[in-house]
Amino acid sequence: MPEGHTIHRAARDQRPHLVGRRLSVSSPQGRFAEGAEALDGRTCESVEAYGKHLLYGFEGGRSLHLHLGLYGRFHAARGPSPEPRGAVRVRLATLDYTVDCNGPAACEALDPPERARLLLRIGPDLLRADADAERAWARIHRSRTPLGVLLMDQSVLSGIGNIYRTELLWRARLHPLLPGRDFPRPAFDALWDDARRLLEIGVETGAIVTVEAGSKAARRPFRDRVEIMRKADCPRCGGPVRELDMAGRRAFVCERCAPAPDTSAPVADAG
DNA sequence: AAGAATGTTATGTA
DNA sequence: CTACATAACATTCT
Repeated sequence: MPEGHTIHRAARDQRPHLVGRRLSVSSPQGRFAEGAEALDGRTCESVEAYGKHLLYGFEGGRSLHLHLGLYGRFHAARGPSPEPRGAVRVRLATLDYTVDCNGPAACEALDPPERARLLLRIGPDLLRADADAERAWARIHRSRTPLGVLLMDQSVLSGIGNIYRTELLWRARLHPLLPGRDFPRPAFDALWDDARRLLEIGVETGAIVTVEAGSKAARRPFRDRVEIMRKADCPRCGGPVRELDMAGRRAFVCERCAPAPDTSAPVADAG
C-alpha cells in the first residue's frame, strides 16, 4: 500500500539496522530477483528513499533498487531467518534483522550511472528537506494537463499517489480537471505545504490519515481515515461525490466544493 | 470469487 | 511530436 510515506518510513526504520552491516541478499522462495542477488554478502552503506523508490547503496558503488508498485510490502523482523510471509521476492538480512520485500514491481541491481539516470527521472520529493518547489512549479504553471494528473506524475513531484492526490485536491477545494496553468501560485504553495504535512503524518503513523490526526477516526479502518476517497457524499457539504477517471485511476470530487473548471470557448493562442 | 486496488511503463491511436 | 487511452505486470483484499 505504497505512496511516498510508505517508502520513507521503510527507509527510516531499516537504515539503522542495515547501514554499515554486511547483508545477505537472497530470494528465499526462488522468485526471480533481476540480479539483486549479485549484491549478496556486500556491506550496505546507505538506505535512501526518493519518492516511491528505495535505494540501498552498497560498498563498491552498486545499488539495490526496489519499487513497491501497487501492492508491494515490507516485512521486518528480528533474527536472521524468520518464516517468509506471503510472496517474498527479496530478503535482506543481517545476523539479527531481516527485511522481506513482497511483490515489488522493481527489484534490481543498479550501476552508479543507472542509479543517476533513475534519480534524474524523479521529481522533487516532498518528504526530502531539500525538495525544490520551483522545479515542480515550473512544470505545472505552463501545463494544460489537469492538476489531478500532474500531482500523480512522479517526474513533476514525487511521493503522491491516488489517495493523497484525491484528498489534497478536496482539502484545497480544487477540481482535479483544473489545468495546471490555471493553478494560482499561492494555491500551489498552500498545496505543497499541505502535501508535506500529510505525508509526514503518513510516515509517523504508517498509514494514510487525512482526517484529523490523533482523532478516533484516524485509528479506524481505511475508509474512516480519509475524507472523500471512495465516498458517496462529501463530508464537508453533504453534496454528491463525482467519480472521475484520471491517469487510469479513480479520483473523487465534490463539485459543490470545487466547481468544475470552465471548458467552454477556449481562446485561440495569439502566437 | 470476481474485481478492484495506495503504481508504472510500454504500446497503440488520434 | 504530443497527448491521450489501454494493456500488461506484480499480489492482496474485499
